Amino acid sequence: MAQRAAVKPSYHHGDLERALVEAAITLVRKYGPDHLSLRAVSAEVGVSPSASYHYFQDKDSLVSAVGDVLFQQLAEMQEQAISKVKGGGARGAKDRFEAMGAAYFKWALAEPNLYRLIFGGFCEHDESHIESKAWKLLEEGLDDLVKEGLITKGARQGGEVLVWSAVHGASSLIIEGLMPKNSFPIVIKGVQRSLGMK
Amino acid sequence: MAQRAAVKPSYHHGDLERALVEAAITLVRKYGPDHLSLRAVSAEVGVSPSASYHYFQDKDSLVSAVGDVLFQQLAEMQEQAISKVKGGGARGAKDRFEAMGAAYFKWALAEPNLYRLIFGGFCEHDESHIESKAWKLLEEGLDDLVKEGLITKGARQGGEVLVWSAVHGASSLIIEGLMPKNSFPIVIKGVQRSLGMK
DNA sequence: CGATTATCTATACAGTGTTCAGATTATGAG
DNA sequence: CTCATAATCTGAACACTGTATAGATAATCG
Repeated sequence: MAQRAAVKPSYHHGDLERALVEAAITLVRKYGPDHLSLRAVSAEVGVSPSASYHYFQDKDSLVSAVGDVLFQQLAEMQEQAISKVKGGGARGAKDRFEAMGAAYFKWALAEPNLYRLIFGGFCEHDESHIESKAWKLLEEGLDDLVKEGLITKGARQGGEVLVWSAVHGASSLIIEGLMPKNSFPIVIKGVQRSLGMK
Repeated sequence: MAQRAAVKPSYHHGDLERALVEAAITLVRKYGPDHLSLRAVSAEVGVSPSASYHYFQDKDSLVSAVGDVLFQQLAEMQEQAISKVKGGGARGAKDRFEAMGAAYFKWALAEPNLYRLIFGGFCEHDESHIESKAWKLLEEGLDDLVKEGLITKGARQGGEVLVWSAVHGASSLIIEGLMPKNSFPIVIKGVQRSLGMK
């Protein structure tokens, strides 16, 4: 028979765990977190449905693994957006702060099904929120605003929870069709007023 | 055989549509919006699985009906909380405004699975957000704040989207374990700062 | 009363998560 | 290199799911 070693040489897959997670992501992206089928994931990878049980206790466990990856990806998206902002000083700090929120919102709109998987109760976020990359980015962004004199130390108090709540809430409500898309900049303006910014 | 007319007299149920919705609510409340089974709903009502197809096109259609009911219930919860606030004037307006948000948050924490069903992409909210009861309550609350001189007309601009985003975002993140419970009052304070309240 | 219509049941089919015995292959000790 | 051992994956089976279809039951109205 023809040489097929380059495509799928072996009974053993080699990197099945990662492959399953990636296949699950593409399927969730298409059909939503509900409607995800373990069998479809297995078929996508080209493996038997039972194979996944060597890496994940059950379907929920795979979904949780997917959630961890996506949550990290979202934060990396934000980090990338921040790093693309040019210029320093007060203007830079404000631009980076806005870019962080805009990236979050953009990702949510572009990938509503992945967003729902992360924040819709499908997976358990084991790590404490304080240790998450998203949280640290938020802290750094707010610290920069203080450092550049754009907001006061007092207004910064509890800024993380307000900012994240507003940005996440707006994204979620807009995704579900309960708010018009153009509400987002209004929410951002409101957040900045709350922080006493500029 | 004994008289069972009082319990389940007939082949025909009489009010099956409502019964199905109610049964679905109790099951979603227990096991979450995913893990809802049409067959389990039917069994709960004491009817064949096929029976529901005379009232709902498919499972998603039933879920959407449940979503509509719950969304309405949430707004009624808020309305009830508002009406329980005693006293008028500026103090009353502020108390009602806070009661509205607190009721939303309380319901979300008490019924996370129902909350997820409403806001997690399981059902389609057909009615425009502007026509929803929740939105109207929010408008009235903000109008009252203006009328009582607690916020300015300018600060009121776009207040609905900021308030709802912040309250919903905080509720959602807290439910999913991404924020500590005690963040909620901090978010409310932030919203009031944004509105220039008091 | 009898025919018509609304309502519900029974059965069947394809697809789901999950388990378990066994087949296949990689690994490492001798 | 050889071969036992361990890691990895398959196949078949089970109970369960949503849904379509044909038929049974009962309410309604002429």
